[in-house]
Amino acid sequence: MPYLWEIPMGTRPGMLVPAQIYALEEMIDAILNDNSIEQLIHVSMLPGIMKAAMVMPDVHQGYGFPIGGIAAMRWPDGVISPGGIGYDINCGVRLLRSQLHEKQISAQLEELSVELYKEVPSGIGKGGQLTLDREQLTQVLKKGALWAVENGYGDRKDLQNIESGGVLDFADPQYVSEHAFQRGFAQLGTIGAGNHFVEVDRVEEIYDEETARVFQLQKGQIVILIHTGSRGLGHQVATDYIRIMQTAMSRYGLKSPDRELACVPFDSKEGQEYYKAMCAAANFAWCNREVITWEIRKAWNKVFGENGGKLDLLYDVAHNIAKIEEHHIDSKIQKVIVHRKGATRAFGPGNKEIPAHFLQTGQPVLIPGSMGTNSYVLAGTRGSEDLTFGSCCHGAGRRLSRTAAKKQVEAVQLKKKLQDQGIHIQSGSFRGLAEEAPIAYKDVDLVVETVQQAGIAKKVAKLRPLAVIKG
DNA sequence: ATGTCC
Repeated sequence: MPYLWEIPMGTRPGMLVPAQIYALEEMIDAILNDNSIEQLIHVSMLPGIMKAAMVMPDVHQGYGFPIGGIAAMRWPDGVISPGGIGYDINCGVRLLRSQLHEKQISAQLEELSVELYKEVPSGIGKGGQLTLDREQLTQVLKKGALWAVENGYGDRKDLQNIESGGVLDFADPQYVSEHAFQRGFAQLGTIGAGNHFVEVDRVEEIYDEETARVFQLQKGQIVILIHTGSRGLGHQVATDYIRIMQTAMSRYGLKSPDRELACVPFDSKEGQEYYKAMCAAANFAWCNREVITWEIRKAWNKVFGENGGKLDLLYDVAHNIAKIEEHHIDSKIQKVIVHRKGATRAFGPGNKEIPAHFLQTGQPVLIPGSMGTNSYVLAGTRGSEDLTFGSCCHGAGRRLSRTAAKKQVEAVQLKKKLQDQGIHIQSGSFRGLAEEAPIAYKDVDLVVETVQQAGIAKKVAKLRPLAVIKG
């Protein structure tokens, strides 16, 4: 079955590389239904882009650049574009592995959801359990997840199971605006709203026994999935630098086909300042997911006490970020600025950037489904390094806009329907529920099937939701 | 995604 479609370079004036769409044929109609392929063609025109502009099967329209998009620019003179990273800098996913089986928690599942909802603050604009002062937030921006560990809100063992160790050293808080600081002081340890969640899952199916053994996953086991990012702080960094680049780009002789797709050369003053601020926001997000993990462990211990065992971190991935990486291009190793917007790094066996204990299997790749549908644990492959700059999909991918979803979905009925399927929903907003209804998303099973067939990731386990905590 | 418009 075909899974890769290419729009040749000459199709439109200004294209510097071909545009590639990874999707099974039955997904194509939905993909052509919004503006995402037009946006992909715009990306193929960005100065310094290498090989191809790519989208994953979960692609949908985003701000300037499609969500589910990947673009690698020549280092150091190719462009960096905040639209290619997204407003939620280092939005990402982490998976905590419990030592309990579903039958050991089923009687207390509702109690657990309530405790998780109490312990992990959620909702738009909501503050958290900690309020940082300026010096503390500056340290969070520099140190990422390590700050949580050093201050009693994390576990040192977690650090080796976070992409990039949970910190980007290029971060420099002096390029994060006062406004962004103000939005960040009270938001550490909060999940936010939209599609962000904490989810209790059961391991439903194992596809690859050997990899599952290394990942320490088995059928029936309870795991917890966390999906959130850098909250208002990262959003403000993106807003600030999109505005700066919109006026700066003409000074570098750059013209964009879309005002939303602002960019500047990576090695320019504005490019360097944005990158340092982006790394700081990414560090905030990794610290945020570490503090949320601490909150979840508190709730877990409260409910299960001594019988609860430990919640270990399998892995933490970023899916809205730019990374400086080396890749094989035109049969030589070249340094590139890889933009992943709604795309997950999926490095394969033997890659030196992943933890040693995953060297034989490839890194864990975490793919959340929509609310009430399955999620997946995949493993990265060498195929992704050959084809997609070591990247794959990030989730189900929106099919309907938030507005369209609200028109079609009645939240009270939706909640009841999910309850009937055995899924507890703990949410502060009915409107948010309607926007995140499964009908608003593509079929995650098809998304995962595509990346598996394309050889850019392989299936390890399927997860089924039992309880969802969201804003 | 987001104090969903300074």
